[in-house]
Formats: sequence, C-alpha cells, structure tokens
Amino acid sequence: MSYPKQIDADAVLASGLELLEANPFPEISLRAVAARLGVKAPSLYRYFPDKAALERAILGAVHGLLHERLAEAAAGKDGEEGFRAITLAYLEFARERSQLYFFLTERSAEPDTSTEGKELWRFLLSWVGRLSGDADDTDHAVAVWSFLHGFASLEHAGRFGKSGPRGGFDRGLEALIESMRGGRVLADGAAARGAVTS
Amino acid sequence: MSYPKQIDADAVLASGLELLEANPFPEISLRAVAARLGVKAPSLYRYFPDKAALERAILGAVHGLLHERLAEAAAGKDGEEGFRAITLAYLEFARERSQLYFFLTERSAEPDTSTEGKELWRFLLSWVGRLSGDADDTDHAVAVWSFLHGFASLEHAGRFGKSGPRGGFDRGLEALIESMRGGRVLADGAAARGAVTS
DNA sequence: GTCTATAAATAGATAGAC
DNA sequence: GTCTATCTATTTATAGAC
Repeated sequence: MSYPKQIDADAVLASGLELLEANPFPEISLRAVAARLGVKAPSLYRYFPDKAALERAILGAVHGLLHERLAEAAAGKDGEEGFRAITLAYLEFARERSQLYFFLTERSAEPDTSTEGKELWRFLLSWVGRLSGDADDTDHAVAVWSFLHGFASLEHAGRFGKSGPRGGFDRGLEALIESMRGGRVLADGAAARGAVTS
Repeated sequence: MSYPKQIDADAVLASGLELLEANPFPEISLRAVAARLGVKAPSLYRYFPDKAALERAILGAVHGLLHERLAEAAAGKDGEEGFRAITLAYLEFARERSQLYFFLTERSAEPDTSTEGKELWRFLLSWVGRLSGDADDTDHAVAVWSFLHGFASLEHAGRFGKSGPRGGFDRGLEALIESMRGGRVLADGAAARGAVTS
C-alpha cells in the first residue's frame, strides 16, 4: 500500500479559503482544511510549517482577491466614477465574502506584511490621488479606508439595529469626496492642509 | 466542611471584564474567569446559565463603560467642542481598553440588544444633532460611527503600516464635521483644529 | 507523501458529594 | 453554594509505520 501525492501548497491554501467562507467565524482548523482535501491533518505540515504560516498565506490571498475585485470595478472609469465604483465594490466584497474579509482585521495574528496588502494600499492611494490631486494623499486614503472598513464592520456585526444604516454610507462617502475635491481646488498652497494652524 | 457563598453575578461579570482586558484576544474561558475569583468553573453556573449569557452581560457592560467615558469627555462643553471631545475619547477608549472595545464587534455572537447599547446610540445621535441641526440625523451618526470604529479597528490591527495613519483621523473628522455643519454657518477654522492622532 | 496513533492542552457542561 | 470528578469535544503538533 502506497501513499501517492494528493495535494500541494496551493491546494491547501485554496482549501483554507473555502473553509473560511463556509464558516460563521473567521477561523480555520487544520483538521477541517485537511478533511476538505480528503487527507488527514498531519499531511498539511509538508506544505506549511505550522498553522500561523497558512494563516499568513490566507491573509495575502484575501488581499489579492479584494484588490482584484476593486480593480475590476474601476476598470475603464474615470476619476470620480471609478472611485465611487471602488467604494461600492469594497462594501460588496465585505458583504458577500464577509468571512474572508474580516479575517483580514479580526484574525490577523500579525500586522500583515504581505505584498498583496501593500499593492492594495497603493491602489487605493492612487485613486484617492486622482480626486485630491495629491499623488501621496495618505491622510485622505486613511480616512476613506477607515470609513469603508468601519461601515462594513458595524453592519456585519449587526450594530445598526432594526432601522438599519439608512443613508449613512452615502452621507459619509459624499463628505469624504467633497473633502478630497476641496483639496484639489485649493491645491498648490498649504491652504487646504493647515489653514488655521499656520 | 461547608462551602460558604463567595461570589455573585456582579463579581462574575467583573471578573470576565478583567480577564478580557488581561488577554490578547477578545475571548474568555469560564475556567479562567472562575480562577480569577478563586472558585472553580462549575460555580459560575449558579449565576449565568451558560457562557453565552455571561458574554451578553459583558457586551452590555462594555457599552456602559464606553458611554460613561464619552459622557465624561463631553461634560460641560458646547456643541462642536463637545463633539470633538467625544470622538477623541472614543478613540482613546478603543486604544486603552482595546480588548474590551473589540469584544463589541468581533466576539459578539449576537447583534447586541442591550439597553446600554441603545443608550450609547442615542447619546451619539444627540451630539450629532447639535451640529447638524437635525435631532434624528441617523445618516450622519452612522457615518461618524463608521469612521471612528473603522479607524480604531484598522489601527488596532496594525494595518496602517510603518508610516502610520498620519493626519488621516483629523482629515476624516473635519470632512464629517463640515458635512454636518453643511449649509449652516461656515465652520470658521474648523479645519485642522485638533491634532488628535499625534 | 500520507497514514495511524498519540501527546498535551483546552474548552463547555453536568452529576452528585459535602 | 461550591466542590471533585468526569464526560465529550476540540485543537495543534509530533513520531514513526507504510
């Protein structure tokens, strides 16, 4: 009786992602990942040294999936139209693949050093730059990201109550877009940046 | 040998909160809660029917602590000054008592039906109303809450990278305040007033 | 390369003694 | 009211057979 090769690292990673989506909580167990592949848990150690390593791989993969989704949504669109499409796609991703999405922030044992994460950040930064006119507008990118993630997170946790968020998403988005566009009009000077403090 | 009463429901709840704060993850175990009280795990079942019931109680208690903190921060202040103080206090609470805070969204098995949670929502709504002039401005309240929670959550997860969030918090806050003040009086110097994240 | 068997730890929950 | 003892279930991880 022999034991032919049945899996590889990619298959393990894919199985981990599937398991994550199928579960109500952003957690995986090696036993369940293995079972999904038709093998036993110890076999996984051939491909990932421990559970944390698999989780890191999942973290990077989810960043990649989200990035892909956002890029598709913005394809062929101009500045503001593309930006709005991105925010909508972000929210949709967090809703439709919530277990995957919230693994990014809720189960990350480490602060994420994946290249996919960095690429996603640069992607967001570039689209913010198209509206604000500042190619490295970290402040607005952080503000937008915080708003998007916060809304998705509170909605997912059922914190908006029975009446729901109503127009809260649009409200916040418009406020941020207006702030970004305002920066462009006043751009060139330090006007928009620290008018009163200077 | 007798077994005199050593604990009550309040003590169990308090122990749960302490354990939460002492732990790196928003989780508790009944064994650990009991150990902290100097009793054994089965004793807890006299006061809470199961673990989920204790978690619900903790959820309400954390809402109460956060509300208390925000109310203190706003005490004696007027509309905009009070609102800014509240946002700062919210962020500080999430930072200083992060295990408690993130239990609210990350570990909640249920969507929160606590009276403390409802009161906190009404509190936020009332302060938003003072700026926007609409006593029931759900949209702006949702937008503000999303932004605050999102920023705190991303920061906690270490997602802002090495360069940090810079002025992202102030940026988003100013954008939202400006939107709330809306058609009303021009926010003279509203931009860049609080160096909150520094 | 995968398997069985097992170690070592943790967890929630219950029965019945005291 | 708290205890000991136990049940059931879960987990990560390793050793060594095949």
